[in-house]
Amino acid sequence: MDTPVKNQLATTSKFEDSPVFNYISNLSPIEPVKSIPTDHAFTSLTFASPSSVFPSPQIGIHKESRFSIRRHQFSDSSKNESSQIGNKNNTSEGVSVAVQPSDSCTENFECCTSASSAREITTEPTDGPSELVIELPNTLKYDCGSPDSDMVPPDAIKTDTVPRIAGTLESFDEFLMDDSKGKLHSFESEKNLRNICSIEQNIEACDWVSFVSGAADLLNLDSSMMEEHFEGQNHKSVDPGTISFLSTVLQLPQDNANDIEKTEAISIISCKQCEIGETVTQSRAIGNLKKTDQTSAILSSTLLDKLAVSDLSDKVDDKGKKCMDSSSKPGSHRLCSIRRRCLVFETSGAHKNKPICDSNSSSPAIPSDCEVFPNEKQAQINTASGYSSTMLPGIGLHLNALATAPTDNKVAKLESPAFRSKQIIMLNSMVSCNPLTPGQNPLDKSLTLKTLEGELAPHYNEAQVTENAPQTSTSAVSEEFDQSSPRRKRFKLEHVEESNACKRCNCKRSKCLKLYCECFAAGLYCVEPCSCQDCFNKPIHESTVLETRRNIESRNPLAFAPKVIRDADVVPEFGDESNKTPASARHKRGCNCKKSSCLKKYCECFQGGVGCSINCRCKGCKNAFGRKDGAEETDIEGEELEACKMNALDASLHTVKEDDKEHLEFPITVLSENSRSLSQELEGCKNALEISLQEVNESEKENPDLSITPSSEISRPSIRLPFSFSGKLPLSSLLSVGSSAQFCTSQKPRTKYSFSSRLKFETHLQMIPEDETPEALNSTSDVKSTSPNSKRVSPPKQEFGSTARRMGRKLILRSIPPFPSLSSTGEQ
DNA sequence: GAGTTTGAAACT
DNA sequence: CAGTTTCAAACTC
Repeated sequence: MDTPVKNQLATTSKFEDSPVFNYISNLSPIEPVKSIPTDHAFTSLTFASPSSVFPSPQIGIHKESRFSIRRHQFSDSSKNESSQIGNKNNTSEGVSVAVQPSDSCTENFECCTSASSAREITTEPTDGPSELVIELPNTLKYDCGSPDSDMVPPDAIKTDTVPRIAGTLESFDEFLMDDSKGKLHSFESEKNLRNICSIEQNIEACDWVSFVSGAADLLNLDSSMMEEHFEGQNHKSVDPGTISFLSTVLQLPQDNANDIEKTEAISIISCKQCEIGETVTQSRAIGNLKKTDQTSAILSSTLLDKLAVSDLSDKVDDKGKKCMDSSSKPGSHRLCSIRRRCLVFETSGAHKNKPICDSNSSSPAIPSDCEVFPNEKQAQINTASGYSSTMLPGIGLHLNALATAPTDNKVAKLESPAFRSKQIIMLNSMVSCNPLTPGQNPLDKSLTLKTLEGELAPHYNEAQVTENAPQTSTSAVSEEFDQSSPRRKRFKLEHVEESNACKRCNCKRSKCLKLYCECFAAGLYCVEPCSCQDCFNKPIHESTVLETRRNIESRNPLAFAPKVIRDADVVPEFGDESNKTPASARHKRGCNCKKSSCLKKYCECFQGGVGCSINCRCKGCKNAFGRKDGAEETDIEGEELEACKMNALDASLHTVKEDDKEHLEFPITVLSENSRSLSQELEGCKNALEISLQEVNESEKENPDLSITPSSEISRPSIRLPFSFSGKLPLSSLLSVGSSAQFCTSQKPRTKYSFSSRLKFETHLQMIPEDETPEALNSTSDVKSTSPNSKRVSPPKQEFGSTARRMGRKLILRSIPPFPSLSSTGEQ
C-alpha cells in the first residue's frame, strides 16, 4: 500500500523538479494550479477524515490519502497539459476546449471528450452517472494531451460499460421477475442471483455498486447524448484497447478482487508513465504506442479511484456547476475539473449527513441495519476482517434496482425528506443486522438480495396475486395481501421485527450515547423503531455522537469493534468440527456470566452464537456453542439438547398458536386451491428440489462429513422455496429460520420469535409437493436426529447475516454444486 | 406491560 | 485491576 504512494510522491516531486517541468512551467502562461486544490484537498481530507472516530481509521485515512495523492497527480498532469497548451496548439483538443467558455451543453462533443464529459457532469441530474462520467474526462484528458490521440470517446466507454452493467441489472431484474412469477426457473434465478452476488461480493475495495449505479443511470440518461455524440463523431473509432481495458476493469472486481490494490499501484505507475510520456517527450510515437496502455492504466486508476471513493453528492455537482459556469478563463475549465475532483474527495469525507443511499461506501463490519454513522462507511472499508464493501454496495444495488421499479413508492420518495427515515427502515431490512457479526461476509449480499426480495415481495406479490386472481381462489391469497388482514399485519410485524431484529434500543438514561445502547454500540443511529428517550444518537446530534464515540474509543479502541471474531469469517459448516476449535469464532472479550450458564442471551457469547473461550470468565459455562473449557456437551446435555430439538419440533407441529396457524394454513390453502399455474410452479419447484436433494445425497455420499444441521437443512427449502413461493409466503420467515437454533440451545422454545420461525419452516416443508415432502422431511428429520448437538445450528441471534451466509453456502454446496461458491468467492 | 434478572458498561 | 454502580436487554409473570 505504501509503496505506490511513496513512489508516486517521489516521482511527482522528481517530476516537478525536472528541468523539463520547469521549462514547460515557464512557457506556460497559466499559473500552476496544482498547489491550491492539492493543499486544499489535503487539508480537507485531514479535516474530513473520519479516522479518529471510527474503528478502522487507518484504512480510511490511507484510502483518502492515496486518493489525495492521486489527485495531486492529476493536478500535476493538468498543469502540465495546460503548459503544453500554451506551447503547442495542436496538442490537445481538450485543452483548446478548456480555454473556451463552456456554458452550454450543446458544444460539440468532438471538441473534447473532457469538455463534453464535463458538461455531461453538469447536466447529469443524478449523482451516480456523474460519478462515472467525471472520471472519464479526467482520464481522457491524458489522451487529449497526446497529439494524434484518437481519443476514446466517452461513448465508447459507455457503450462498453453500459451493456455489462445492463446485463447485470437485467439479470437482477430477471431474478426478481423469476422470483415473482417464474418459480419454474428457480435455478436460473439462483444463477442470476449468484452472478449478481459474485459481482457484488468481489467489489470489495472498490465501490462497485456506485459504478453499477452510475453506469445504469448512464444507460438511462445518456442515450440521447450517445446518439448525439455518435452523430457528431461519425462513430469515431473506439480504441479496442480501451474496450479491452474496460472489460478488464469491469471484470477486475470479479476476477481479481483481491488484487485491486496491486492494480491500483500499477495504475499509478502507469499514470506516471503517462505524465512523463506526455510532458517530457511529447512524443507521438510514445503516445500512440502507449496510448492504449496509458489510457487503460489511467482509466483503471481513475475508475478504481472513483470506485473506491465513490462518494459523490449533489453538492459536488452543484459546486462543479458553479465552477463550470464561472470558468471563463483559459485553463479554468481544467481547473474546474481538478476542483471538481477535489470536491469529490472533500465531499467524501465531508458530507457526513448524507443519507446512506447517497453514499455507496459500505460498512462491512458494522451491519447497518439502522443508519450507520456516516464516516464509518468509509472508515470501515477494509476492516480487520479484510472485507470491504459488503453492505451498501448491495444497498446501492437495491436502491438502484428499486429505482428502476416505478411502482416502488419508496424509490419515488428517494429525495423526499421522509425518504431518509424510510430509507433507514428499508435499509434495516436490506442489510444484515447482526451487530455481533463481525467482518460481514460478502455473502451478506446474497442476504441483501434476499431481503430485497422480501422488500419487493409485497409489491410483486400483490401484482402476482392480481394476475392470478382469475385463476385461483384468491380468498386466502388476497387476504394475505390485504392491508388490513391479520396476515398482512403479521407480515408487516415480522418485517418490522426483521428489520428491527437488527437493532432497536430502548435506552432511557444513556441518551443512546453509551455502549449500553445497542444502536450506538453497533455504530448505528437510532431510528424510528427505537424506543429510546432523550436520544442523542441521531444525525442531528452527529457531532455529539462522534465526540462520544471518540471518547469511548479513546478509552477502548476496540469498543466498537465487532464483539464476535470469526476466524476468516468462516461459519462452521454443517457437521464439521469447527466448533470444537476454540478459535473458529469467539467473543472478542469473552463473557462473564455467573448465573445464566452462558445459555441465555445474557451471555454475549451465546448471543453471538459462539462458544465461550479462554477469554471468558464465566462460571458454570454450558454454552451450547462451545464451552470455555473446550469440553463438549456431555451425553446428558446432548440428550437434553436433542430433547429440546424434538420438543421444538413437536411444538412446532402440534402446538400452533393462533396467529401462527395462519401461516401454517395459508400455504396449504394455496396449495390446495391453487390452479394450474401454481401447480406448474410447484412442479418446477419440485423438480428443483429433486435435483437439489439428489445432489445433497450425492454430496453426502461423497463427503459424509458434511452432515446436515437443522439450519442448513432449513436453508435449503428456505432458499429454494422463496423463489418458488415468494408470492405466497412472507419472506421474512425465510430469514428468520436461523433462529430455530434457539430451540436447541435453550431448554424450550422460549420465544415466539423462534417458535413462529420454526412453524414457518414447517410450513415451508408442508408446501412441498406430496411426493417430495417425505423425502424433504425425512431429510430434515434425519438431520435433526443425527445431529449430535445443537452447536452448529444458526445462533439464535446470529440473525440474518450468518443465516444468509449459511443459506448461501448451502445453496451453493447443495443445490447447485457446479457453480462456484458464493462464499468461496467472497471469503477467499 | 410491569417487574425481575442478568451481565456488560461505566465509574471509582 | 478490582469493586461498585449504572444501565438496558433478556427474561418472567
